[in-house]
Amino acid sequence: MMEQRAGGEKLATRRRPGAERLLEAASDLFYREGIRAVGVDTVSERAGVSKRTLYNRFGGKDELVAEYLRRRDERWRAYLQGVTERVAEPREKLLAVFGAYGEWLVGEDFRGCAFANAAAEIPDPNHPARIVAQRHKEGVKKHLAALAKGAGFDEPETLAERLLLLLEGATATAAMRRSGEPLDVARSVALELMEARSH
Amino acid sequence: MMEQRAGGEKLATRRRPGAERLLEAASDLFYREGIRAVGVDTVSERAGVSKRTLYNRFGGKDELVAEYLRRRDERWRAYLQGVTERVAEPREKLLAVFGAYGEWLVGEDFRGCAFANAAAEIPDPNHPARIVAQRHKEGVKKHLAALAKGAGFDEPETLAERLLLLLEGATATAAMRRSGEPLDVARSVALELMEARSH
DNA sequence: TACAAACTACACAGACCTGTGTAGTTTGTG
DNA sequence: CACAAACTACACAGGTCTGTGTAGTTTGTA
Repeated sequence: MMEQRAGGEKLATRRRPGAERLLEAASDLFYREGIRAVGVDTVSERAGVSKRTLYNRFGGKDELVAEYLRRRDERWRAYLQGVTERVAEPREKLLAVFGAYGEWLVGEDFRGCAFANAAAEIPDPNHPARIVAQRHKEGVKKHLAALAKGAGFDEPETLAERLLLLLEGATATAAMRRSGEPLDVARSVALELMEARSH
Repeated sequence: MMEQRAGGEKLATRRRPGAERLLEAASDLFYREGIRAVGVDTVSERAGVSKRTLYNRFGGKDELVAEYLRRRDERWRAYLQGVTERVAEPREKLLAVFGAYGEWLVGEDFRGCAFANAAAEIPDPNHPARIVAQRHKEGVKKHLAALAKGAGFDEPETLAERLLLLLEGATATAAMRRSGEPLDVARSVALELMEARSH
């Protein structure tokens, strides 16, 4: 048996343990096609891993979905961290966040915010994926608040809340009309808000 | 046959033709539980109408979904129209839009923006429902632009675009964390934007 | 009363879904 | 080499989904 165990190609992919490959496949499929639209058979097949392994590693689809979002959250936060660290001027750091979102949502494969999409697809607010989604937004907001504080703004929390709203609005609108323009609008409003507080 | 054709209760509901009852059931179910999560059997059963009628009237689920959104679009636009008409002061009309959204998203049965949710659930941007969703947002924006123009703002289109962004951000955020607070944030930013242009 | 349109119940096709049970195979490590 | 952990293939249960085919019934109207 084991009909595909000979080729050298398999040796390369085989090195990555099953869970890793499953998460990669799930990430791509869930984001592009939707969570409900993709079955566990499709995920495991794409990962080149048996469905049994998926269930042994993740327990079920719900947890796989939550893991997919957890990983996406981690990566986005790390990316944002890197981007803002590379900018010296404190106020520019905040604008760099808008730059990061801007690059993301003009991409070919942009399909809206994965966390918002998950919330839209999953009505149950106690679903593990919903909780990850909520945490993600809180995380971004905290990052914004830290940057706002670093830039010396009064009431950095308030500014962060407002900037987050702009990012959310731009992301949702960009997803709706498949355009990068909403982010320019958001950025210009952000600039106006910041300037109004520059004293 | 016709096991439930005797009671007077049926006579009352029977009066409404099938398509109407189907749309009502679809509206409620699709919004609350999600489009993919609800099957045509469930819709027709809830409507008290045979599945065959659903297919004879709408051709298929896709068109039923599009109709569901078309009707929601119509009703929301009419509601917004009514709300803003009842306000005399031109500038207050714009704020009344925020008031309307505010009342909506603090409701018990709020489950996010039906159009954004549909876009999240349906990856195909050419799906009839996606086109309805896009048109809906354009319609709201046009309404905002008309109000902004009526209030005498320079560049009413630009202001409308910005206000729409705020509404979208507030709706998305409210759906994520199940709270009405984001709309207050959006409203206060809107006010700030308008005051900055009051000259 | 005749007739057409709208509706009904119901069975079915064919596909998909999540999840489990099982027996056997590969693989890394002591 | 021995052994445990991780993996495999595969069949299956029990459900769901969209959509169709059909024969018969109700209902409003001419």
